[in-house]
Amino acid sequence: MIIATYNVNGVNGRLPVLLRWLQEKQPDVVCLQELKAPQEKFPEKEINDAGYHAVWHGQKSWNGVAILSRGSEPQEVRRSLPGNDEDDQSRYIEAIVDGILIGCLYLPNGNPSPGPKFDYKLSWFDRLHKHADYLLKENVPVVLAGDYNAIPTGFDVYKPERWVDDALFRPETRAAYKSLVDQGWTDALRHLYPDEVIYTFWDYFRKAYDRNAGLRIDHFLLSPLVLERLVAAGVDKEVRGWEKTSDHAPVWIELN
DNA sequence: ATGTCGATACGCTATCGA
Repeated sequence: MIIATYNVNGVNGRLPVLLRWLQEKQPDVVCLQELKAPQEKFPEKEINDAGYHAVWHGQKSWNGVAILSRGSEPQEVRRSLPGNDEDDQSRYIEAIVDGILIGCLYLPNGNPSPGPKFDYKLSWFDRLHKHADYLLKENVPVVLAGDYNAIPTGFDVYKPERWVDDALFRPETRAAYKSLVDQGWTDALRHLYPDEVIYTFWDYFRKAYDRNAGLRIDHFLLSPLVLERLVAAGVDKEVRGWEKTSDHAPVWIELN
């Protein structure tokens, strides 16, 4: 079983790339972020025609998350993160697929920092902590996948000294990511490849992909019952080199 | 400081967020 996460940066503008990748990869479950489409403009028909059921939470212009499944229909559990009824940004959706609870998240970018956007990021992280802790205590198989907008360590960015003041790498962000993992989660890619340089995002600016000037910000956090099924993981890096592509590449795990 | 995308609107050019 292959579960993937892909920040598409506009699901409609990215549709040809997304459909090509789905066809080639045939993942069983896909978490999408940055749909940049209102609820009614999600390309449901094209996704269905590609063989996938979908649940999604759209938003005009920005954000938006979805969970696709090739076999059974995803059973939606929630479409927002608990803890703030006034938060209307579409950044979290949760569904059960084949007995695994899938949380698809798009954590706030947080730039410029410091400032209100960074405060929002940290408060969102705090809500994620609480919800993730609740999920762990349920003792069910859980996958928290998505764009965390967090560079875990200096090893996960091509030139850490250039990112020290960025919201993706500030000490508060790294500390929030670490304390989340320390609840009892496993960062799947780092677990399987402790010594490899792994990137999932390359800026559109300055030929970042050609220079491999990347960041690792799209992550899979696994609960213990999923970890014991983990057999492989990777980044479909070549997709980042396609025409009209996203600035993120798809990331995946394989479970037995 | 720069650069490049996608989506949007008092829409063919500019702005915002990333």
